[in-house]
Amino acid sequence: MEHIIEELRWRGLIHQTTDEEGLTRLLSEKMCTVYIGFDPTSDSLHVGNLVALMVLRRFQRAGHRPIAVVGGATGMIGDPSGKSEERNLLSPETIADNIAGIEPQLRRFLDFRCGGNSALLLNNYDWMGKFGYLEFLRDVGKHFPVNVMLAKESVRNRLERADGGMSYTEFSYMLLQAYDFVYLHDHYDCQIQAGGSDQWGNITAGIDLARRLRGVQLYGITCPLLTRADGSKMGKTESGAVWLSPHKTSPYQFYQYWINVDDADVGKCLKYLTDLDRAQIEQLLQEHGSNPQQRIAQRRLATELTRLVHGEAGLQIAQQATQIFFGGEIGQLTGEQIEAIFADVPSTQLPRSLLDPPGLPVVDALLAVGLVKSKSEARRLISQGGAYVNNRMVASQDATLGQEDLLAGAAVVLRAGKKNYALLRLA
RNA sequence: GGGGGGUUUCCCGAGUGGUCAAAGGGGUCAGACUGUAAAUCUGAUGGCUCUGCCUUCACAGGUUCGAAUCCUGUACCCCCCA
Repeated sequence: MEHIIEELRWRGLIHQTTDEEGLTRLLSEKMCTVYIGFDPTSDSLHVGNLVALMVLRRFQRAGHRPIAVVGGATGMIGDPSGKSEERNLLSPETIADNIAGIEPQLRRFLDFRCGGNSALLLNNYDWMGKFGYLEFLRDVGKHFPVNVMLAKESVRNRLERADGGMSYTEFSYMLLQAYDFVYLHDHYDCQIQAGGSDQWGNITAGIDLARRLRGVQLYGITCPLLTRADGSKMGKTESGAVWLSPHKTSPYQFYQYWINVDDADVGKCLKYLTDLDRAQIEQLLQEHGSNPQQRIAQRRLATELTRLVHGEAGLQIAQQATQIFFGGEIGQLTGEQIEAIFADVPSTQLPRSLLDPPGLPVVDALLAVGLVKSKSEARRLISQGGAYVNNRMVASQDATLGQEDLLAGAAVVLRAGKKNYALLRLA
């Protein structure tokens, strides 16, 4: 087994470490406990969190114990790191809901039942919540020189902005996260904190605090952000972030996001985000390079990640949907499969009796599901060869739908152009 | 307060009595090409009970066989003079 640090290094996952030599030694001496915090700012994690999730997973696979901390307490304050403006406070109820959404997602990446290095899932509200303000100021605040805090990038950036400034609340955020590290050290023997590169300031604050309070040496490691070759952040589409929750981003959309990753970025994604080892990735990239149009690397990336995030069943649906949405025959699908595959597609319900002879004109059906704005537009579409029923081109403007067009006895798939789908349910 | 110019279909913009559902461009949609990319090319782009019919050119009224185009009034916008 390769040393975890070497592994992370070849994958490009090390942005900075506080003491690489010491860290490497520590990690080879014994089972270590590593923690990463996750902000409950939404009810789902997103693609931007994947790097951190995979880093924890890698630590666990290398025999160490991962702790995922959800920020029930810190989320109430708001981490100013990387944010250009003061954030709105989330209500305690929202945070509780968000944590409930995030927890099961974290569980997919880590093993919670594997003996000594089983993962832990903790909520920092459990220890921060009962801290009194005066105690906190005396026990924690006293150890933070304001001049050092002011020098932190997360603070400085904000203060330098013309429209800048930040509240005392956000200013004190780093004390909370710093204390988390100390707490985890005290109670779980946690010596390492990992995080995105924007967490450097918060991590080092924790290390400093531990040194002052306990006289111990803790370690920090940050990972690069997942960016594209052009420098933009990954995980964003025109329609917003790519989420891990199937309710916010369907398995199909998730799968497609990775299929569409640029050639220039696919190697990095494989290294950052999959369990594939070095030999596998290198071979994959080589195969891909000699035959890029097949998108071998992207397919594998999408497969690995969709399976990890949505499970085998989610992957199946995503792949079936891909086949269908890219011209494949809509074969014998069950009603359930149709529901899952067309989950993203707008649907309209009409009475089933419309399919009785003489049938429902396709023109009317296209209008009813909203694929066209008028019947004229529908006729135009058909005459240009852009209208499809169950993925078969509609040949005539006079075509009608009958009972025989029903899929699984319940629905008809209509399509305008290459990728505009709508589901017509007949009940 | 006086004088002049303007308001066109999703946007810009032509059109000054019939050949106008209205040039051209943009956008959008479809097709071809392609690696589910970009670019390019082709076609379409008010509605309908569609070889025809109906409704659109700021709004209301009028002239005329016939108006986006002429006249009157109303609203809004721009410019010049005081």
